[in-house]
Parts: sequence; C-alpha cells; structure tokens
Amino acid sequence: MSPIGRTRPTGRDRLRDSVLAEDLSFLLARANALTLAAANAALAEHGLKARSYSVLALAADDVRPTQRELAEFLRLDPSQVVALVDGLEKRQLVERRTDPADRRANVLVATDAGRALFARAQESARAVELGLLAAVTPADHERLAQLLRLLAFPD
Amino acid sequence: MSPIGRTRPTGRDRLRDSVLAEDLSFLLARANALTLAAANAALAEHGLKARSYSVLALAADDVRPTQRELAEFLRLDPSQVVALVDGLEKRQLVERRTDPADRRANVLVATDAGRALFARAQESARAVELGLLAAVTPADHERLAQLLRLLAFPD
DNA sequence: ACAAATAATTGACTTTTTCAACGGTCCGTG
DNA sequence: CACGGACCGTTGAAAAAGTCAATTATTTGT
Repeated sequence: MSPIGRTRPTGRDRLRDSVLAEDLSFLLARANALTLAAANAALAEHGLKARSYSVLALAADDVRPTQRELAEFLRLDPSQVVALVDGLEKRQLVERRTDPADRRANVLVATDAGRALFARAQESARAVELGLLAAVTPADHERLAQLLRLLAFPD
Repeated sequence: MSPIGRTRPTGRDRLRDSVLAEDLSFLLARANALTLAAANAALAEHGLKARSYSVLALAADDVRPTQRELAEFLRLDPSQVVALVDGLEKRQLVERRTDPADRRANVLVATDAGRALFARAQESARAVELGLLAAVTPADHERLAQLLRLLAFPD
C-alpha cells in the first residue's frame, strides 16, 4: 500500500521535508525573519528597532564610524543612514561630528543619554537572543556565530 | 605612547571589532542580506527572485502547499502570497487547484514548464550557495544548516 | 441549522528600498 | 597651484515590500 494518502497527512509542518528546507538561503532568511521580529518587539519599549539599535550600538562603542562605514557595515543605502541618524540625533542619543581628517564625512558619536539608552536596550536584546538560543548550547552558539561571520564577512 | 591615534587606523573594517559584530542578530541580518542579494542576482536570469523561487520550489516539490501554509512557511502575509502566486500563475509555471478536502484552500502545483524552470534555477541557486560557502567545509555547511534550523523552526 | 472560525482576496495605507542628482570636499596629475 | 575626477552626505522621487482591515466562500462545532 502506498504511503501517499488522499488526505492531508497531519500536515502541521509537512513543508519542512521539502527541498527548500535544506536550502541555506531559505534557512537564513527564515531565521533572520523570526529573529528580527523578536528583536523589534523587544526594542520597541526603548523606541528602537533593530536598525536604529545597530546604529546606536556602533556609536556607543566609540568606533567613531562615518555614515558611509555605517552604510556598508549594515548593508544599507547611504540615504537610509541619513534617516536613521536623523532620528537618533533628534532624540539626542547621537551626534554628528564632521571628521577633522575629512570634512566631507560625519563621524557618529553617542551622547551620554545615548549610551544610557543603549545599555538598557542591550539588556533587552541579550534577553531576546538568549530566548531564541534556548535550544542551542553555548558552545554551539559560538560556533554558529563563527560560521555566520564567514558568510557575513567574506574576505 | 597611546595606541589611539588621531588618524583613522587603516580603517577598512574597524567596525568588525565593535560589540555589534558579536551580536548574533546582526550577523544573521548581514549574512542574510549578502546571501539574498547574491541569490536575487543569480535568479534574475530566470525571471525569479528569492521569494518566487521559494514558492516555485515548494510547488515543484509536490508537497502541495496551500497558500496559507506558504505564508506561514515563508513568513509572509497571506496577501503577499496572492501576488507571488499570481505572478507565477500568469507565467504558467504554477497552478492553483482548489483543495478537494477543503474548498476554501488553494493547493499549489507546478506545471511542467514550472518544473523545468525550477530545475534550471536550482542549478543557479546551488552555484551561488557554493560560492558563498567557499570558506566553509562541507561538514561545517551541514552543521550550520542544523543550527539555523534550530533558529528557523523553534519547536 | 446556525454561529464562529478559517482560506483567499482586495484595497488602502505605511514603511523600506532603490536611484539619480547635487553641493561640498578631497586627491592626484599636470 | 589649479583642475578634473572621485567621494561623502543629503534630498527627493519612484518602486517594492510589508501591514492591516474588510469581504466572500467554505468549513467546523454545537
């Protein structure tokens, strides 16, 4: 007797057996979608989204990124960075300083308020991340990060 | 002498030392962005994008997904699935069949043309994926997939 | 048989993405 | 030194993607 029935086989997650479910691009996209949604939900309480959180993180980290560097790092169009920084600057979380070494460029620096907010937001972000990684051992967590780095920064 | 110079230190990828670069959500987002861009570029030759490729893949795989299942699996709003399927159906790559078991639902099935196109597109997709994974051993490739599955399908 | 729930669709609306153009600044070459 | 070409940030417009509520047809449970 064939295992192929006419009825839909208990079908909650039949699709996980499809070839697509083995596709790394798909897994990446889906994992990212879920992660992003969770992160945005958690960051909303601080008036941030994943994007603005990332910008604030880099500003608060004293790497003094230019907007162009931000754009390349976050894979955004430079014009999107403008909007993002506008938002943070309006809230006085961040400052644009024209780079003395290149007066075309703006270097981003977090204000004290920005650092304080970031510290709080980072807690939320960490909590979410731990929640998502509940099924992953710390060792595998690090392993996953390393493998993702290979994809995220192909040199 | 302090190592903090006034000049921007060789700065190609200084940002990789920031805390953000250790954030799994960020790595996921960036890896996904690069992967997605590469996939879209490769699929363009077949008139597909990652989204339509995914839908076609599931249709061609004979899992007979309903549109709702597609929406949940691909993390899309049901209305986006409508548009996606419209596009593929107009090109006769895919057919909507009302599910005899539930006449509200449409089951997606690929046409012969759809299967043929998918076979070709799959080759492109595979090639891209191999390119992106050049720095990853096959064993790590599988490991990465497994870890991503944990994030993509938290049960 | 009826009420509540569900699948697909539509339309309106917001957000995100993508591009081209522009002013200001830097750099290398003549 | 000056000039042309490249580069940074900004603006604005257009296209694409995402969100949401309402509607019809159908199913399910009572």
